[in-house]
Amino acid sequence: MAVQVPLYQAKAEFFRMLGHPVRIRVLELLQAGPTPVRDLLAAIEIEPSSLSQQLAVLRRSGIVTATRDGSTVVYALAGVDVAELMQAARRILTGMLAGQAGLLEELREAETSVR
Amino acid sequence: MAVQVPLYQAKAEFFRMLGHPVRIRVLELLQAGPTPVRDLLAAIEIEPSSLSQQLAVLRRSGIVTATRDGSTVVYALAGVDVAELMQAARRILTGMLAGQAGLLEELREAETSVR
DNA sequence: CAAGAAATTACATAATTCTTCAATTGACTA
DNA sequence: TAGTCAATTGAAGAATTATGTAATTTCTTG
Repeated sequence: MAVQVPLYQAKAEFFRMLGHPVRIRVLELLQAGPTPVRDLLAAIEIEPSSLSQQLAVLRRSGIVTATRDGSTVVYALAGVDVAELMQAARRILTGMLAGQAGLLEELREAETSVR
Repeated sequence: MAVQVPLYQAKAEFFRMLGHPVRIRVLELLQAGPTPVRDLLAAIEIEPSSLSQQLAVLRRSGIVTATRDGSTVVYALAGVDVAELMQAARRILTGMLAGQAGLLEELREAETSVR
């Protein structure tokens, strides 16, 4: 029944789903708990329709759920612990940026020593 | 000097960089240690030039390094621990897939009970 | 019911990213 | 040096994704 998708492809799709600044911010905001669209909109400066588009991407991927409460819609993480992932990403990023800073320094030294 | 990029945008770029099956496979292969392009090419079924394109993406992002050794080029992780990240991703993915399986089951039940 | 707010959808356009083929570079060897 | 293998680069077209405007849907309230 289940269409067999190679794990590396599922992973790639998952990471691609994360690959947008607005989607990242939404996931970070949702870590504080279920949040109505109105609040997301207030926290992220963006057109309502653009936010909806990005929320739709998150919804389709299954990482968040949306429930209607009267005239507002509340989003929440779909019982998933995103914190760990974001931590890992931050660690790697800072490591990489440090590496690049080191490289920059090397380049600067090279420049000053050559000219 | 350093152009200030919001963290959430850096994260988004980082995840986008991961969002391709070939790039995921390369990173997974490199976890076993530095690997010549030839071996990557043997492990991943793909045109050499396509692999090069994806390797270039990884290089530009700074997550891998390439060093030439004679006529072969060897790639390696740029001193970064990717394992942790992949683990986190796998955990979340399995959680999400389990959730979707649960949903599928619900749908099936609903279907059989309605018709 | 009419008007208005909250959120989503439709759709067109712009921008990115993928893929493939041809050309190129660097290194080795007959 | 000519030829060849390994790998990369360039560039064009296809495909996917993002963005903004307008139209819709769903609910609430006078």
